[in-house]
Amino acid sequence: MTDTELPLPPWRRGVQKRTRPARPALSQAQIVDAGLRIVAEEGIEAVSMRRIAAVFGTGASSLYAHVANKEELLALMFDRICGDVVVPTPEPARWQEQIKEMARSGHAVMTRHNDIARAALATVPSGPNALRVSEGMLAILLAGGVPPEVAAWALDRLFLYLVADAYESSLHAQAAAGRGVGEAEMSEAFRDQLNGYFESLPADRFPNLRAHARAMTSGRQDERFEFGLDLLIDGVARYAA
Amino acid sequence: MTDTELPLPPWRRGVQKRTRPARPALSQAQIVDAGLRIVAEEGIEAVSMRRIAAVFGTGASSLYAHVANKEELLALMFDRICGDVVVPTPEPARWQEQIKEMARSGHAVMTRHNDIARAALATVPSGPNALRVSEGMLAILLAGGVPPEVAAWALDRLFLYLVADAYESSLHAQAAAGRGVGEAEMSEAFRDQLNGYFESLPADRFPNLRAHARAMTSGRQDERFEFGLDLLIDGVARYAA
DNA sequence: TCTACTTACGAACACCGTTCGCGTCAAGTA
DNA sequence: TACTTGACGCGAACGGTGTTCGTAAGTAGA
Repeated sequence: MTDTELPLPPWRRGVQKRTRPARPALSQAQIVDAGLRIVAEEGIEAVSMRRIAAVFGTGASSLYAHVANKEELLALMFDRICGDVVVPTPEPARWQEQIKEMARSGHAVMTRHNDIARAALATVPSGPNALRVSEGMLAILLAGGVPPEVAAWALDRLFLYLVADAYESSLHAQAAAGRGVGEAEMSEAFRDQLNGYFESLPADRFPNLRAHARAMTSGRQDERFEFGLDLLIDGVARYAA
Repeated sequence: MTDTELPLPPWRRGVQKRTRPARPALSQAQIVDAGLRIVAEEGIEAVSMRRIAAVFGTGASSLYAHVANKEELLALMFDRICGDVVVPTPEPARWQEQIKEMARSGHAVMTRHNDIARAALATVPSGPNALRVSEGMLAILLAGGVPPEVAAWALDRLFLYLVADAYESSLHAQAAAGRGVGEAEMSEAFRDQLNGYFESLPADRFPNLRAHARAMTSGRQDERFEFGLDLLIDGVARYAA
């Protein structure tokens, strides 16, 4: 939650500070909070300037004094939740586990906020909190003996994987909620449906999908996430000193 | 491009076929083509029902006779381009290289169609062509001696990685095009900018990002894709017989 | 020729992001 | 204390979006 002044990324113009605030009824922080509440409750699609403004009983145009545009607002929202990611101090001996912990923490933070991950896919995360997370992961990788060039790229790939899976997960969760059903039962029902579909495929053209329908649909989302995480980190570990 | 009748996935209602077509001026195939042309030229954001209908000199409502809604249309568009992915016949000895070839082919197909990957992130790919790709990849993995449970999950993770990276790549390409600049020069300019930003960070809080700014921003997008692909497939290979 | 049925499509509904211009009100100055 | 200034608040409007509905139109079969 530490976000003392950092230099603004040069490709984001931000909103020029007024010299004197007239009436501080609205603030950027409040707007970001309201946006996060909406995204958590109704999903990223429900986040609109009008919807947020309605929370404060005003019109959409009032927000543009505190936020350049919607894209920047989404970036601010994403950076805010990055503040919730736990960043441990590096312990070289267990760097792999630490990286996994951070990945899980980041994943959890994102899924807790519904499908906000989509906002992260559309941006280069460069806010203060996102940088804190990047710095932390990089430190762990380097402490583990991973060469800097490899660590930098691994960071990039891990982030991509993290965000993509979080987004996919949130879509599944949303589909469940849309049917007014808990996620566990939902994935159960959907699994059966998908399973039946695979097994109904013509055997001549889809022998393998048919034969291994069970395997294709097995496992929970978080188990699959962990599986992919293992693949990536095992791969990175091969480069470690 | 083979798409003889498959059973419709049970969770997609589709549009119920009329018994007799009156005047076949419009067809689903034409609509999908028009959508693909627009997405390739102007990006997924530009794809709207009205925009597609305008190609045929009609209104948006005319499309709903051939397509259930926009979501289905996007899914159909994605499946169409899956038909362009090259699916080799398995050669067990070089299964890793074959998987990479398919991944590269899929990645190329998606980036060639701009940011259509976003449509794939929002759906479980289940069209005939997507299934053909899945079947092909699964066949290669199994031929390479990867256990079915691992192969099925690896397929899932590879697909996620593929699509996510293609989406990210397209966004970068789009940012370049938006500035009326070739992608190569753009990434060059952006790299310098990002590099400068990392180096301008306060050294006390971001020592590693600062010290390794060069590594953080090095490499082309396709090189990073390849790097992540290697990580994943090396990981999978550890499970192979 | 008449009827039944399916498609085409304009209009409308309820949204969206963003801009513009006007009214308001707090702070600085005389 | 009175006046001036200027940033903020915000209603209205612009040009979009996905989707639905009712109706017009046109073809196939009787």
